Amino acid sequence: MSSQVLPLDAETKAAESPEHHREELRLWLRLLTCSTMIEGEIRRRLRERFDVTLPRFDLMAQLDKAPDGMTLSDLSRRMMVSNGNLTGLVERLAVSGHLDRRVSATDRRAQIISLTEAGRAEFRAMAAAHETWIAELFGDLSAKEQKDLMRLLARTKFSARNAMTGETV
Amino acid sequence: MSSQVLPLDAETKAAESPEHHREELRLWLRLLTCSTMIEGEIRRRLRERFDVTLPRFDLMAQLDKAPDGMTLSDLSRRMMVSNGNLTGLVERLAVSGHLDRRVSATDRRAQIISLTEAGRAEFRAMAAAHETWIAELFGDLSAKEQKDLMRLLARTKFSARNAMTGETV
DNA sequence: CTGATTTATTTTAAGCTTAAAACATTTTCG
DNA sequence: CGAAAATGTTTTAAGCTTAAAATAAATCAG
Repeated sequence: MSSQVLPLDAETKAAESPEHHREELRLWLRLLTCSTMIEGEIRRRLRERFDVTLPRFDLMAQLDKAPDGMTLSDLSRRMMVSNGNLTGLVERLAVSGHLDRRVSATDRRAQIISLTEAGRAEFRAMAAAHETWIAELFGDLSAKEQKDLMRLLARTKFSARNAMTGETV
Repeated sequence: MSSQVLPLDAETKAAESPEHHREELRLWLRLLTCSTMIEGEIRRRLRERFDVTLPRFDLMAQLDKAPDGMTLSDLSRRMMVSNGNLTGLVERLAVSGHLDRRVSATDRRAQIISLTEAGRAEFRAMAAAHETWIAELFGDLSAKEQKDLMRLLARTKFSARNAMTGETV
Protein backbone atom coordinates (compact mmCIF):
# COMPACT_ATOMS: atom_id res chain seq x y z
CA MET A 1 0.00 0.00 0.00
CA SER A 2 2.62 2.52 -1.13
CA SER A 3 6.16 2.50 0.29
CA GLN A 4 8.98 0.81 -1.62
CA VAL A 5 8.55 -1.69 -4.42
CA LEU A 6 11.70 -3.65 -3.65
CA PRO A 7 10.94 -7.36 -3.92
CA LEU A 8 10.10 -8.63 -0.47
CA ASP A 9 9.81 -12.39 -0.28
CA ALA A 10 6.89 -14.00 1.49
CA GLU A 11 9.10 -14.72 4.48
CA THR A 12 9.76 -11.06 5.06
CA LYS A 13 6.12 -10.19 4.59
CA ALA A 14 5.04 -12.85 7.04
CA ALA A 15 7.41 -11.38 9.61
CA GLU A 16 5.03 -8.43 9.75
CA SER A 17 7.60 -5.69 9.94
CA PRO A 18 6.16 -2.85 12.03
CA GLU A 19 5.16 -0.76 8.96
CA HIS A 20 4.95 2.65 10.52
CA HIS A 21 2.31 5.13 9.55
CA ARG A 22 3.37 8.07 11.62
CA GLU A 23 2.41 10.60 9.00
CA GLU A 24 -1.19 9.47 8.90
CA LEU A 25 -1.22 9.55 12.68
CA ARG A 26 0.10 13.10 12.74
CA LEU A 27 -2.48 14.08 10.17
CA TRP A 28 -5.28 12.62 12.26
CA LEU A 29 -4.07 14.32 15.43
CA ARG A 30 -3.93 17.65 13.66
CA LEU A 31 -7.42 17.20 12.25
CA LEU A 32 -8.65 16.34 15.71
CA THR A 33 -6.93 19.34 17.24
CA CYS A 34 -8.55 21.74 14.78
CA SER A 35 -11.92 20.22 15.34
CA THR A 36 -11.60 20.23 19.13
CA MET A 37 -10.31 23.79 19.28
CA ILE A 38 -13.05 25.23 17.11
CA GLU A 39 -15.79 23.17 18.69
CA GLY A 40 -14.67 24.24 22.14
CA GLU A 41 -14.68 27.89 21.20
CA ILE A 42 -18.14 27.66 19.63
CA ARG A 43 -19.41 25.81 22.68
CA ARG A 44 -18.04 28.51 24.94
CA ARG A 45 -19.53 31.36 22.93
CA LEU A 46 -22.95 29.71 22.62
CA ARG A 47 -23.08 29.30 26.36
CA GLU A 48 -21.79 32.77 27.06
CA ARG A 49 -23.98 34.74 24.66
CA PHE A 50 -27.08 32.56 24.34
CA ASP A 51 -26.95 30.29 27.35
CA VAL A 52 -27.41 27.25 25.13
CA THR A 53 -25.40 24.05 24.86
CA LEU A 54 -23.80 22.95 21.60
CA PRO A 55 -25.83 19.71 21.34
CA ARG A 56 -29.05 21.71 21.60
CA PHE A 57 -27.85 24.12 18.96
CA ASP A 58 -26.93 21.24 16.68
CA LEU A 59 -30.31 19.62 17.14
CA MET A 60 -32.13 22.85 16.37
CA ALA A 61 -29.91 23.35 13.31
CA GLN A 62 -31.07 20.04 11.89
CA LEU A 63 -34.69 20.85 12.54
CA ASP A 64 -34.41 24.29 11.01
CA LYS A 65 -33.48 22.63 7.73
CA ALA A 66 -36.58 20.42 7.86
CA PRO A 67 -39.68 22.63 8.08
CA ASP A 68 -41.94 19.57 8.16
CA GLY A 69 -40.01 17.97 10.99
CA MET A 70 -37.99 14.79 11.30
CA THR A 71 -38.16 11.57 13.25
CA LEU A 72 -35.70 10.72 15.99
CA SER A 73 -34.07 8.15 13.73
CA ASP A 74 -33.52 10.71 11.00
CA LEU A 75 -31.98 13.06 13.54
CA SER A 76 -29.84 10.27 14.94
CA ARG A 77 -28.42 9.45 11.52
CA ARG A 78 -27.84 13.05 10.52
CA MET A 79 -26.24 14.08 13.76
CA MET A 80 -24.22 10.89 14.11
CA VAL A 81 -25.22 10.39 17.73
CA SER A 82 -26.97 7.46 19.39
CA ASN A 83 -30.70 7.11 19.47
CA GLY A 84 -30.87 7.10 23.22
CA ASN A 85 -28.95 10.32 23.33
CA LEU A 86 -31.61 12.08 21.29
CA THR A 87 -34.44 10.90 23.51
CA GLY A 88 -33.09 12.99 26.37
CA LEU A 89 -32.02 15.93 24.25
CA VAL A 90 -35.42 16.18 22.59
CA GLU A 91 -37.18 15.76 25.91
CA ARG A 92 -35.35 18.73 27.42
CA LEU A 93 -35.91 20.98 24.42
CA ALA A 94 -39.59 20.03 24.32
CA VAL A 95 -39.99 20.95 27.98
CA SER A 96 -38.37 24.33 27.37
CA GLY A 97 -40.82 24.98 24.53
CA HIS A 98 -38.31 24.96 21.70
CA LEU A 99 -39.82 22.04 19.85
CA ASP A 100 -42.93 20.01 19.29
CA ARG A 101 -43.48 16.27 19.11
CA ARG A 102 -46.37 14.64 17.34
CA VAL A 103 -46.96 11.00 16.53
CA SER A 104 -46.52 10.15 12.87
CA ALA A 105 -49.78 9.67 11.01
CA THR A 106 -48.38 6.69 9.16
CA ASP A 107 -46.27 4.97 11.80
CA ARG A 108 -47.39 4.88 15.37
CA ARG A 109 -43.90 4.06 16.61
CA ALA A 110 -42.41 7.25 15.21
CA GLN A 111 -42.61 10.83 16.38
CA ILE A 112 -42.20 13.83 14.16
CA ILE A 113 -40.07 16.47 15.86
CA SER A 114 -40.20 20.08 14.70
CA LEU A 115 -39.24 23.53 15.92
CA THR A 116 -41.90 25.70 17.52
CA GLU A 117 -42.14 29.26 16.27
CA ALA A 118 -40.32 30.45 19.37
CA GLY A 119 -37.67 27.80 18.89
CA ARG A 120 -37.15 28.75 15.29
CA ALA A 121 -36.84 32.46 16.07
CA GLU A 122 -34.33 31.77 18.81
CA PHE A 123 -32.35 29.46 16.57
CA ARG A 124 -32.19 31.95 13.71
CA ALA A 125 -30.66 34.57 15.97
CA MET A 126 -28.06 32.12 17.23
CA ALA A 127 -27.33 30.83 13.75
CA ALA A 128 -26.50 34.29 12.48
CA ALA A 129 -23.93 34.81 15.24
CA HIS A 130 -22.63 31.29 14.76
CA GLU A 131 -22.01 31.87 11.06
CA THR A 132 -20.05 35.00 11.85
CA TRP A 133 -17.95 33.20 14.44
CA ILE A 134 -17.07 30.43 12.04
CA ALA A 135 -16.10 32.92 9.34
CA GLU A 136 -13.90 34.62 11.90
CA LEU A 137 -12.24 31.38 13.00
CA PHE A 138 -11.43 30.44 9.42
CA GLY A 139 -10.66 34.06 8.56
CA ASP A 140 -6.96 33.65 7.83
CA LEU A 141 -7.54 31.14 5.03
CA SER A 142 -7.65 32.50 1.51
CA ALA A 143 -10.52 31.61 -0.79
CA LYS A 144 -8.25 29.14 -2.56
CA GLU A 145 -7.12 27.56 0.67
CA GLN A 146 -10.71 27.14 1.73
CA LYS A 147 -11.57 25.52 -1.57
CA ASP A 148 -8.59 23.16 -1.40
CA LEU A 149 -9.32 22.22 2.18
CA MET A 150 -12.94 21.56 1.27
CA ARG A 151 -11.87 19.19 -1.48
CA LEU A 152 -9.34 17.35 0.67
CA LEU A 153 -11.86 16.90 3.44
CA ALA A 154 -14.31 15.47 0.93
CA ARG A 155 -11.61 13.02 -0.07
CA THR A 156 -10.97 12.22 3.59
CA LYS A 157 -14.64 11.59 4.25
CA PHE A 158 -14.77 9.30 1.25
CA SER A 159 -11.64 7.47 2.36
CA ALA A 160 -12.91 6.94 5.89
CA ARG A 161 -16.35 5.85 4.72
CA ASN A 162 -14.62 3.41 2.43
CA ALA A 163 -12.52 1.91 5.19
CA MET A 164 -15.56 1.60 7.46
CA THR A 165 -17.85 -0.19 5.06
CA GLY A 166 -16.37 -3.56 4.34
CA GLU A 167 -13.05 -4.01 2.62
CA THR A 168 -9.99 -4.05 4.82
CA VAL A 169 -8.11 -2.76 1.77
CA MET B 1 -11.75 40.86 5.46
CA SER B 2 -11.57 39.79 1.79
CA SER B 3 -14.63 40.28 -0.49
CA GLN B 4 -14.92 43.28 -2.75
CA VAL B 5 -13.14 46.56 -2.37
CA LEU B 6 -15.89 48.71 -3.84
CA PRO B 7 -16.28 51.85 -1.76
CA LEU B 8 -19.08 51.27 0.71
CA ASP B 9 -20.08 54.38 2.58
CA ALA B 10 -20.46 54.34 6.33
CA GLU B 11 -24.22 54.32 5.98
CA THR B 12 -24.18 51.04 4.12
CA LYS B 13 -21.75 49.55 6.59
CA ALA B 14 -23.88 50.62 9.51
CA ALA B 15 -26.89 48.91 7.91
CA GLU B 16 -25.15 45.63 8.69
CA SER B 17 -26.05 43.81 5.54
CA PRO B 18 -26.33 40.09 6.35
CA GLU B 19 -22.87 39.24 4.93
CA HIS B 20 -23.21 35.55 4.37
CA HIS B 21 -20.39 33.19 5.03
CA ARG B 22 -21.97 29.96 3.90
CA GLU B 23 -18.76 28.60 2.46
CA GLU B 24 -16.91 28.82 5.74
CA LEU B 25 -19.88 27.20 7.42
CA ARG B 26 -19.86 24.34 4.94
CA LEU B 27 -16.15 23.95 5.44
CA TRP B 28 -16.58 23.73 9.19
CA LEU B 29 -19.39 21.20 8.94
CA ARG B 30 -17.30 19.04 6.67
CA LEU B 31 -14.32 19.22 9.01
CA LEU B 32 -16.57 18.27 11.88
CA THR B 33 -18.09 15.39 9.94
CA CYS B 34 -14.67 13.92 9.16
CA SER B 35 -13.57 14.26 12.72
CA THR B 36 -16.77 12.77 14.15
CA MET B 37 -16.80 9.86 11.71
CA ILE B 38 -13.22 8.86 12.34
CA GLU B 39 -13.41 9.39 16.07
CA GLY B 40 -16.56 7.28 16.27
CA GLU B 41 -14.96 4.44 14.35
CA ILE B 42 -11.84 4.52 16.51
CA ARG B 43 -13.96 4.59 19.64
CA ARG B 44 -15.92 1.60 18.42
CA ARG B 45 -12.82 -0.44 17.56
CA LEU B 46 -11.04 0.37 20.82
CA ARG B 47 -14.04 -0.84 22.74
CA GLU B 48 -14.53 -3.91 20.61
CA ARG B 49 -10.95 -5.14 20.49
CA PHE B 50 -9.45 -3.79 23.70
CA ASP B 51 -12.45 -3.00 25.87
CA VAL B 52 -11.12 0.49 26.50
CA THR B 53 -12.74 3.90 26.10
CA LEU B 54 -11.31 6.58 23.84
CA PRO B 55 -10.70 9.09 26.67
CA ARG B 56 -8.65 6.49 28.53
CA PHE B 57 -6.66 5.71 25.41
CA ASP B 58 -6.01 9.41 24.85
CA LEU B 59 -4.85 9.87 28.41
CA MET B 60 -2.48 6.93 28.19
CA ALA B 61 -1.17 8.24 24.86
CA GLN B 62 -0.14 11.49 26.51
CA LEU B 63 1.54 9.68 29.37
CA ASP B 64 3.39 7.33 27.04
CA LYS B 65 5.09 10.35 25.53
CA ALA B 66 6.23 11.55 28.95
CA PRO B 67 8.29 8.83 30.64
CA ASP B 68 8.80 10.99 33.72
CA GLY B 69 5.10 11.66 34.08
CA MET B 70 3.01 14.79 33.93
CA THR B 71 0.82 16.82 36.25
CA LEU B 72 -2.94 16.99 35.86
CA SER B 73 -2.62 20.56 34.61
CA ASP B 74 -0.17 19.54 31.92
CA LEU B 75 -2.52 16.79 30.85
CA SER B 76 -5.46 19.14 30.90
CA ARG B 77 -3.74 21.60 28.58
CA ARG B 78 -2.44 18.96 26.20
CA MET B 79 -5.68 17.08 25.94
CA MET B 80 -7.82 20.21 25.83
CA VAL B 81 -10.26 18.95 28.41
CA SER B 82 -11.30 20.44 31.73
CA ASN B 83 -9.33 19.88 34.88
CA GLY B 84 -12.23 18.31 36.70
CA ASN B 85 -12.66 15.84 33.89
CA LEU B 86 -9.15 14.55 34.39
CA THR B 87 -9.59 14.03 38.10
CA GLY B 88 -12.15 11.31 37.44
CA LEU B 89 -10.39 9.82 34.44
CA VAL B 90 -7.10 9.52 36.31
CA GLU B 91 -8.85 8.12 39.36
CA ARG B 92 -10.43 5.29 37.35
CA LEU B 93 -7.20 4.41 35.55
CA ALA B 94 -5.27 4.46 38.81
CA VAL B 95 -7.76 2.05 40.38
CA SER B 96 -7.41 -0.32 37.43
CA GLY B 97 -3.64 -0.28 37.85
CA HIS B 98 -2.80 1.47 34.61
CA LEU B 99 -1.14 4.47 36.19
CA ASP B 100 0.60 5.80 39.27
CA ARG B 101 0.18 9.04 41.14
CA ARG B 102 2.86 10.57 43.33
CA VAL B 103 3.01 13.98 44.93
CA SER B 104 5.48 16.34 43.31
CA ALA B 105 8.70 16.78 45.27
CA THR B 106 8.75 20.50 44.57
CA ASP B 107 5.07 21.42 44.75
CA ARG B 108 2.84 19.78 47.28
CA ARG B 109 -0.29 20.82 45.38
CA ALA B 110 0.68 18.88 42.28
CA GLN B 111 0.66 15.19 41.49
CA ILE B 112 2.87 13.51 38.93
CA ILE B 113 0.92 10.97 36.91
CA SER B 114 2.73 8.23 35.02
CA LEU B 115 2.01 4.89 33.37
CA THR B 116 2.70 1.72 35.31
CA GLU B 117 4.66 -0.97 33.48
CA ALA B 118 1.44 -2.89 32.92
CA GLY B 119 -0.27 0.26 31.69
CA ARG B 120 2.53 1.00 29.29
CA ALA B 121 2.57 -2.51 27.86
CA GLU B 122 -1.18 -2.45 27.36
CA PHE B 123 -1.02 0.95 25.74
CA ARG B 124 1.73 -0.04 23.31
CA ALA B 125 -0.34 -2.94 22.02
CA MET B 126 -3.35 -0.70 21.52
CA ALA B 127 -1.28 2.04 19.92
CA ALA B 128 0.05 -0.30 17.26
CA ALA B 129 -3.46 -1.32 16.23
CA HIS B 130 -4.60 2.29 16.44
CA GLU B 131 -1.90 3.44 14.07
CA THR B 132 -2.91 0.79 11.56
CA TRP B 133 -6.56 1.79 11.78
CA ILE B 134 -5.75 5.44 11.16
CA ALA B 135 -3.59 4.56 8.16
CA GLU B 136 -6.47 2.52 6.83
CA LEU B 137 -9.01 5.30 7.35
CA PHE B 138 -6.82 7.80 5.49
CA GLY B 139 -5.75 5.14 3.01
CA ASP B 140 -7.34 6.63 -0.09
CA LEU B 141 -5.37 9.86 0.18
CA SER B 142 -2.19 10.09 -1.87
CA ALA B 143 1.04 11.19 -0.22
CA LYS B 144 0.62 14.60 -1.80
CA GLU B 145 -2.95 14.93 -0.64
CA GLN B 146 -1.86 14.05 2.87
CA LYS B 147 0.88 16.63 2.76
CA ASP B 148 -1.46 19.32 1.43
CA LEU B 149 -4.12 18.51 4.01
CA MET B 150 -1.51 18.65 6.74
CA ARG B 151 -0.45 22.11 5.64
CA LEU B 152 -4.00 23.43 5.34
CA LEU B 153 -4.90 22.11 8.78
CA ALA B 154 -1.85 23.84 10.20
CA ARG B 155 -3.13 27.05 8.62
CA THR B 156 -6.58 26.39 10.05
CA LYS B 157 -5.19 25.82 13.52
CA PHE B 158 -3.24 29.05 13.25
CA SER B 159 -6.30 30.92 12.01
CA ALA B 160 -8.52 29.65 14.79
CA ARG B 161 -5.90 30.31 17.45
CA ASN B 162 -5.61 33.80 16.08
CA ALA B 163 -9.33 34.46 16.24
CA MET B 164 -9.51 33.12 19.79
CA THR B 165 -6.73 35.17 21.30
CA GLY B 166 -7.77 38.75 21.22
CA GLU B 167 -8.52 40.66 18.02
CA THR B 168 -12.05 40.41 16.70
CA VAL B 169 -10.44 41.24 13.31
C1' DC C 1 7.12 38.61 56.72
C1' DT C 2 2.31 39.11 55.32
C1' DG C 3 -1.58 39.90 52.60
C1' DA C 4 -3.00 39.41 47.71
C1' DT C 5 -2.76 36.89 43.69
C1' DT C 6 -1.89 32.98 41.07
C1' DT C 7 -1.70 28.13 40.26
C1' DA C 8 -3.04 23.01 41.04
C1' DT C 9 -6.55 20.24 42.08
C1' DT C 10 -11.12 18.54 43.69
C1' DT C 11 -15.96 18.86 44.27
C1' DT C 12 -20.57 19.67 42.72
C1' DA C 13 -24.53 19.82 39.82
C1' DA C 14 -26.17 19.35 35.51
C1' DG C 15 -26.15 17.58 31.24
C1' DC C 16 -24.19 14.71 27.43
C1' DT C 17 -22.99 10.18 25.50
C1' DT C 18 -22.72 5.49 24.57
C1' DA C 19 -23.83 0.44 24.28
C1' DA C 20 -26.94 -2.86 25.22
C1' DA C 21 -31.30 -4.51 26.42
C1' DA C 22 -36.18 -3.93 26.30
C1' DC C 23 -40.34 -2.66 24.16
C1' DA C 24 -43.59 -1.38 20.37
C1' DT C 25 -45.02 -1.35 15.79
C1' DT C 26 -44.50 -2.34 11.01
C1' DT C 27 -42.93 -5.02 7.21
C1' DT C 28 -41.66 -9.23 4.98
C1' DC C 29 -42.59 -13.53 3.26
C1' DG C 30 -43.72 -18.44 3.54
C1' DC D 1 -52.84 -15.02 7.78
C1' DG D 2 -49.02 -15.38 11.10
C1' DA D 3 -44.28 -15.98 12.46
C1' DA D 4 -39.91 -13.75 11.86
C1' DA D 5 -37.24 -9.95 10.82
C1' DA D 6 -36.73 -5.14 10.65
C1' DT D 7 -37.44 -0.54 12.32
C1' DG D 8 -38.40 3.31 15.82
C1' DT D 9 -37.94 4.54 20.34
C1' DT D 10 -37.01 4.35 25.35
C1' DT D 11 -34.67 2.67 29.31
C1' DT D 12 -30.66 1.50 31.95
C1' DA D 13 -26.08 1.66 33.74
C1' DA D 14 -21.83 3.48 33.32
C1' DG D 15 -18.86 6.79 32.15
C1' DC D 16 -17.59 11.36 30.10
C1' DT D 17 -17.76 16.43 30.18
C1' DT D 18 -18.28 20.99 31.48
C1' DA D 19 -18.60 25.31 34.30
C1' DA D 20 -18.38 27.12 38.56
C1' DA D 21 -17.30 27.11 43.26
C1' DA D 22 -14.28 25.49 46.85
C1' DT D 23 -9.84 24.20 48.78
C1' DA D 24 -4.91 24.19 49.20
C1' DA D 25 -0.31 25.56 48.34
C1' DA D 26 3.06 28.53 46.10
C1' DT D 27 4.50 33.02 44.55
C1' DC D 28 4.57 37.97 44.48
C1' DA D 29 4.61 42.80 46.24
C1' DG D 30 5.30 45.88 49.48
